Amino acid sequence: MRLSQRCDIIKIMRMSRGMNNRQLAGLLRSIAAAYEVKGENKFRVVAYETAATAIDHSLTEVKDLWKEGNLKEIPGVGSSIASHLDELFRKGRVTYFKKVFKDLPQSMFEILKIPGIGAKTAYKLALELGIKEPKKAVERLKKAAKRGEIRKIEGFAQKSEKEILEGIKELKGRKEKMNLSFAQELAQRVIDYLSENGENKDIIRIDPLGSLRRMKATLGDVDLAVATKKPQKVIKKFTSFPEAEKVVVAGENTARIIYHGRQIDLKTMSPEAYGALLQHFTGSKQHNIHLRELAQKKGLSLSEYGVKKRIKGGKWQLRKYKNEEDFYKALGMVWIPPELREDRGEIEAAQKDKLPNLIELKDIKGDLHIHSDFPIEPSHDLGQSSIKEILKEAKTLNYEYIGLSEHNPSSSQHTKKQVINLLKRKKDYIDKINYSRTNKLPIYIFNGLEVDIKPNGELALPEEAFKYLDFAIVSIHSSFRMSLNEATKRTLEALKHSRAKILGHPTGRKLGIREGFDLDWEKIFAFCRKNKKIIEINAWPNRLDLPDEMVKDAVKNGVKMVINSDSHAADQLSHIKYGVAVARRGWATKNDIINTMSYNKIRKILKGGE
DNA sequence: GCCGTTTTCGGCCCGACTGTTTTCAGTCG
Repeated sequence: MRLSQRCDIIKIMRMSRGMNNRQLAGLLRSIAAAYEVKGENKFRVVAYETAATAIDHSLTEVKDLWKEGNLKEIPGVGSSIASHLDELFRKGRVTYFKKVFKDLPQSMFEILKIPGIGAKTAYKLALELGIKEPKKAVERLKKAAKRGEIRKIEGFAQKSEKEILEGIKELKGRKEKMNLSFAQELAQRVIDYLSENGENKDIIRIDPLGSLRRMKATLGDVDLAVATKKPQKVIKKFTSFPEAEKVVVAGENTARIIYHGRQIDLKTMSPEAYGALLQHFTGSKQHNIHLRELAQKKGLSLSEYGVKKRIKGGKWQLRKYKNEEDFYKALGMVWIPPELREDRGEIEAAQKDKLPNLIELKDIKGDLHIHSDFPIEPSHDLGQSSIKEILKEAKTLNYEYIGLSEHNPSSSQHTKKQVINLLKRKKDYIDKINYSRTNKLPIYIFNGLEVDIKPNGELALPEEAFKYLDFAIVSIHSSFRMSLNEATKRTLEALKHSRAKILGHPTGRKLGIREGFDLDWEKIFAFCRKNKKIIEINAWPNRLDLPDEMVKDAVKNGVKMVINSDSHAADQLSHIKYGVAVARRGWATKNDIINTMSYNKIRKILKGGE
């Protein structure tokens, strides 16, 4: 991910005034690479990389921070980098950066994108092969490798050529990140194979690691940990996975294979030290760096093996940890749930034992965004399962209630009267089920609807039709390209309707397909809190919308949310777990999420204002 | 170049793996 963000520097400098965070981060990483080649102080190199990462992770556009004079709020951006960025935004160029890039072939930054090639190698290759044109750099390198020209360069040999060719292939076939649900599926298959469904005696424990364990919405690769006394046997079994396309590396305790075109890493550790391994490779990187810095101040050193303490004679003594709880305790803090480990304040909170009591899947008492197959003739996709099938599934999830929220009947193909009749029919049908239910059938059905927000902020449903609903989820499904002000106005206008209780998939993002649209979230959140509107956390695996960092903002702003599956078939109700993961990553507790409430309480919220 | 409940100077996270080397540099996570 890191490398692919590096763009053509000249182009970037030209468009700098409109640069987004990704491009800025790429520019700073290129500076770091240039410094590395020039043998600059390595801490200066690291400083630029740190600043780049911080910008990548920044929730606010750096350009906006600049406008407000708050560039230094970004951790890792000090007075020097801040002044360079200031010049960049003002003049569209940085004299000092130009000087840094001087004498370096532009092409090296293209070659740098190839996995396995770092700054020094890229520079050496560009120079020795006389590659100047950035656009043709990778192609020319490929040809040189094929012709055996690279092995002639000092420090390179036949294997280097092979590695470069493989790297180029990987660069070209580089896939978009995968969704959490897909990654979980891949991981589960490997886990089932390795553990022989729990029968493999060599495996004492097996866990996901990395962003999978942290439940990030999208992931680049899958990491797994195994506690074992026989690492070689486990590694052997792993690298013999029959469905693997390739074994990339196989060491004594770790290995990497390619499966479904995805990198799967395995790390093994003895059970006595498993806690440290789990902690170390769960990350995130930023979280770990922060922890190690803290440890260092206490004279400790952290690694995947445990905590090292300096003893007499300058020697180190290693202390191992079976579990993560003891590891964190040794650092003077309580255990931190993996979903929080992003260095967003969780370490400080853990030191004070002030971590939020995160919502759990078992807290969910219902799902308010389910599309049934009731023939409501919607403007877009109708659900595939009957209400009966949905109720059955809801029961296995121990729900107290569900909300049937199909799309509104299409307004272009129906008269007002027809729309009203359709809603009447649905209400009658639901009333009948609710009315006929005995005390033994405890799931109550709310009669909802997902209503389109038109570009002007009106709702795509005749006013008279609303009285047949318990509540409406209002969502944007069209005209995604609007200015921030227009889109904000549009959304607020829609939320003003007394029956509009929930803002559905608020940013409209589709992972790997389109970015969410920009709204003035401060305004939206303030409106929602004041008017008791609910923001949805849509658990559909390629939406996961609100995004977790915005959930954190919503929590901070006292805005209530609801976690919904947006199911279009009964077996999708279980997707709710991904929404819970998003909520947890956003520091949400049970109190922040309304569908943790009992039926009687949520009823007042949904049907309030009648 | 950044940063500060032992610091405004003097530190700066840790280790595996690989290839090309005879002890290490580069890359990666």
